[in-house]
Amino acid sequence: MPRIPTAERRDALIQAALRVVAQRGVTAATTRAIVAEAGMSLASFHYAFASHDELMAELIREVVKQEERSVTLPEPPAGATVRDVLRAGVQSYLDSMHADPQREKAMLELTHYALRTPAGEHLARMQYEHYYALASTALAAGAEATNVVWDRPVGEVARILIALTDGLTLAWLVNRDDAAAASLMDFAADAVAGLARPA
Amino acid sequence: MPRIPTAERRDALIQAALRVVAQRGVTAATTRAIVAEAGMSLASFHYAFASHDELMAELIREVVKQEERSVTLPEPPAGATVRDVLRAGVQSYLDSMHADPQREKAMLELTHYALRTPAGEHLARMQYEHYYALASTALAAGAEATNVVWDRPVGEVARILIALTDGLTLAWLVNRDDAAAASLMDFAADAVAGLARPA
DNA sequence: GTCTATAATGAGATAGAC
DNA sequence: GTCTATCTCATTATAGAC
Repeated sequence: MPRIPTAERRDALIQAALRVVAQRGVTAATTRAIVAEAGMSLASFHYAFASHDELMAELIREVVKQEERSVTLPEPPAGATVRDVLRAGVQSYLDSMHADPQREKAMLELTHYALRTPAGEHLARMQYEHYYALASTALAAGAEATNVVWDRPVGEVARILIALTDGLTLAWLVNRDDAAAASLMDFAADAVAGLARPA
Repeated sequence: MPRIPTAERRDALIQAALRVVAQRGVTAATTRAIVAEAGMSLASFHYAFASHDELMAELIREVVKQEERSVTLPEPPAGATVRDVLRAGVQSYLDSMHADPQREKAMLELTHYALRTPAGEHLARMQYEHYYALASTALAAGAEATNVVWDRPVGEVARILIALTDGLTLAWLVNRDDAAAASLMDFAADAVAGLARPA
């Protein structure tokens, strides 16, 4: 192995850890499994990280940052209602989960993992603060584009939307039932659209 | 240790395992931790169970059965609307989570654990079928008591309600924010009540 | 800086005495 | 049937050669 800056090595190990968690779950994400996935030696790991715990904490932080980038805000077509925009938004979320189901499973597992570790509760909270912030931005843009206003603080609507997508995610991961998911998404779009008033 | 029928021993180990998972998470639920919690020897474990995996599978089945018993259906007061009944129902669910947060955390962790194990996907699906069945019963009774009918099959409403409670559960476990939970429950009650029509 | 080799610990499972 | 003692293997972490 050539010499690699420590920062890059840390990043490579975090990405490898994320792949292991996605493919085989948190319990399988041992140090050895991670270095094997990264094609590194065990010692290289401990040169970059003091411990397995340190990497897991970094992994959760990293995963939140990645989520930030992956959110797309499609420009709504002219004449679209806020209900249409919401429906399209959750659909695009489901599509992304369809494309990589293991990834969303990994995100949820990492949240639960964080909730079990001493310093992790704070990390999980930060993770959700990011989700709420992203949803708030999207909801504000959606309202703006469709000429409506939310009847309560947008952050509150965001929490509702995130709770709905969490429920949708878990239901789909368990049942893999696209028809049931569509029914849930219809409900979610209707219900959240019900929180909007004409501007 | 006195001689205990194998069935009782299995049960005691399963209950011990559930306590360990609730208190310290699935990753901490090693065979040794479980027998320590149960006050048994390691050998007794393997007399009752062929393997650690077998116990975990049994644990998930057991946990579903327990959930069945824990659901209470309060008689709605005269004059209550279906919205009131729904609001009271999710409130009583949150209250039970308040009383034992670790328990709900454990349920979700076990679902994710099941989703990672080969035969477990089926167990997770059964777990959710139970949830849906319980919710369906409660929703049918609630509609009956308040003189309304659901505008779609009750099983579909049940899936919506379960998705909402899953989202609520995760949000509360992460944030421990009762005010936010109340806002979510208000939304859930309003939105689901919107699926009912006068009988 | 990177590797191989090797502690040191904890895991699941089993043997064999009683 | 139940226990103690042990086996075997996987794990985290480190030592020491290069």
